[in-house]
Amino acid sequence: MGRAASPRPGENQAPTMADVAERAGVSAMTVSRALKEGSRVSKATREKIMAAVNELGYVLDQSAGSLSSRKTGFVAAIVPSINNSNFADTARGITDELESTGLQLLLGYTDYTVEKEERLIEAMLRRRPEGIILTGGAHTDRARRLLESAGIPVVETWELPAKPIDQVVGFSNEEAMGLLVKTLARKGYRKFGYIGGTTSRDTRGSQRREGFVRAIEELGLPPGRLVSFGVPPISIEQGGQAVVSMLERWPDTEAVLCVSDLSAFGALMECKRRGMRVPQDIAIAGFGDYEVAAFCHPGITTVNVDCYGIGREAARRLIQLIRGGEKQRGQEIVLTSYRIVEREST
Amino acid sequence: MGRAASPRPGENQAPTMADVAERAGVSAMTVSRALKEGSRVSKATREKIMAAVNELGYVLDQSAGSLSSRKTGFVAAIVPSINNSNFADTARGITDELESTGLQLLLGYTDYTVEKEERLIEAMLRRRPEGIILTGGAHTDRARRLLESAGIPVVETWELPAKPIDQVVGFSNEEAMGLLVKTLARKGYRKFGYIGGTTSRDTRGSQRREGFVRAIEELGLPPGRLVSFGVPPISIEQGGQAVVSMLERWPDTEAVLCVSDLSAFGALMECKRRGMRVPQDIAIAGFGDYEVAAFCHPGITTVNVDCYGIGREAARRLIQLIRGGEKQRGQEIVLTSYRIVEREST
DNA sequence: GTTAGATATGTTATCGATATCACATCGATC
DNA sequence: GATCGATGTGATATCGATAACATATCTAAC
Repeated sequence: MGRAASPRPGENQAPTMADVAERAGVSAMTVSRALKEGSRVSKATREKIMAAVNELGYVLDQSAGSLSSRKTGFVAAIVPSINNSNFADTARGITDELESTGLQLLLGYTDYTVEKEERLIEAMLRRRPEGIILTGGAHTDRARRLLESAGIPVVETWELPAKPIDQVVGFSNEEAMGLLVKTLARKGYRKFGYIGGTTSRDTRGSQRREGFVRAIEELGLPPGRLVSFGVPPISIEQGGQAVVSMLERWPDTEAVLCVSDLSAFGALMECKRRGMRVPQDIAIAGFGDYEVAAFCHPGITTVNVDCYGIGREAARRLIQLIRGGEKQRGQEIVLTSYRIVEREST
Repeated sequence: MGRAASPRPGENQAPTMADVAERAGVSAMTVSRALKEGSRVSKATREKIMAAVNELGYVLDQSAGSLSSRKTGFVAAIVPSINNSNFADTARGITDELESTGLQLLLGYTDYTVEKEERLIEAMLRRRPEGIILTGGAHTDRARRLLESAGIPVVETWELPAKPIDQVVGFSNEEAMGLLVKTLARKGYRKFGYIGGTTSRDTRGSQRREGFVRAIEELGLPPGRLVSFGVPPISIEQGGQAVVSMLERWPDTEAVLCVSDLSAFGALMECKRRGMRVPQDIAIAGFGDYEVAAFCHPGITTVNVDCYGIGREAARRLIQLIRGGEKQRGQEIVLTSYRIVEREST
């Protein structure tokens, strides 16, 4: 419209491939090929085209291209929050793995709710991503349906969903927390407390709590003391408040395990503020092996999870499936590693 | 193609708007209107269409739509790293502000290099975002040219660039660090040290260092002791190593200011590990007011920056300019607030 | 010197939506 | 009851690229 009205097309509009083609004295198709790696265009032609591209300041329009080629070059990833270094690491793993492929990441945050996840999934599917990476296995029914009918590979991460949609790259949060309990029990601790958020929105948090309770039972220890505090994800500050309420109610607690290192760090700092000795008066452990846990004083015992590796592996599988086309293998589950890191806090 | 070969179109392919239209007994145009807010479609028609949409599991294809409407619904944002809670907060501010507008965020990381920024900018412009948010004012020449000829609003954040491209939402890192020096000088500290990264890749870091040096000069204090350690962004661990080298070289340093709270935290923990009293033996301050600075023990004096607000304000300006269309006002600079937060570490 | 096969380039027809204009219908107003 | 404006819907052209096929040119082999 604005273009048609103007006497000299392309005067004020952004240049198109046709403008470049005209300037270089070739067809649009040749320009398209010159701008795409791996297609054969003679050196002389390519140089003419590149010159025209630079003179006009042309930038390829991928939305037009992907409509035609039916490949958008997008991959979608949905994490609970990016303001959490564990998930930020996963996001970075995904980005790093995608970098060389030309695929671009669409990133979204759920704020730990499945409703927001559903909305995000729909918003992303409107962009026709070629694959999608999710965190966890809890989704609304509609979200599942949308994903199933999207016809693209799906990778669920960070958990082992009971009913996987497609691919899985994760670990058992329950087992990991159980291993932490057993490791500490071996050191002689018997009266355990657990600090986590108040709701089950954070499914990984719930799984860790279950793992805690189950391990205590299996070991035949006195029942674990559970403190729920704050809406997940719980902060450093809430970790501090939670440990206070734990100690008020059960002053003889010997070891407190926290749903994440952030709450553990909050608990640790609060104990120190109150003049308690860690681990002599109380032992504290976290989950996630955040940088802060390694370098605070005393260092916090925790469960190291390969956050970055989860992202990379999830993206790698997605790329394989996208590139592989028809010969997509069936559902597959990749277990990622975790390990207990013992530090001075226990 | 595959479609044309199949006898019943739309059998295995994802349904298109035409399929929905056929099923609902209306034209594609009416479907398009029904799926777009604020266009007038009769209630009865809309219901028929929505039913067809649900039965077919149809999801709008925005790449096709944006080609036609010449609006992609994308906004691009480029930050140095998302594994840094300050920038993650800014990213969240942007997302939150965009949420109600239907605009979607394309997020990228530069890893603190202008070369990667340039590549990212080009990759994002291929998606034809309607606006773009950058961190800082340092860009390659080509990046500047690309941005200028893109014809979209640009917001530079987190600094006050000497030569702004378009809009700015930020603050003077130099001034902020200067204010921190002055605040501590008023408390009686005279022998100051500064810990930062080794290169100028992190322009905000360099500006803070300059602010430090200049404030010391202005106050007529003994020359500041500068320790450069590690490639920016420097980590908690590197902060610890840096403070060691600071103390070896200048054992009488009274107050150490760090380029960020993470390095300050590392320095603090290292000092405590060595049995030093903070702030009696040495005072430590950081920059950024990360959560860890507030809740560690002792709390770290720092400069609070409105990271989240920077994101929100940048996005708000962008939205105004996008929506405003032609009546775009000229370049504007929005100063965001910062303030010294004094805690026990000084 | 002819021909097969590789290489380089052009032509045409889409991809799936929306802008735009045209048209039909309806109620209100005089 | 004729006219006008508001409202709802459809037909058509198009957004800017690329797939697929066609064609031209070149190289090497005999």
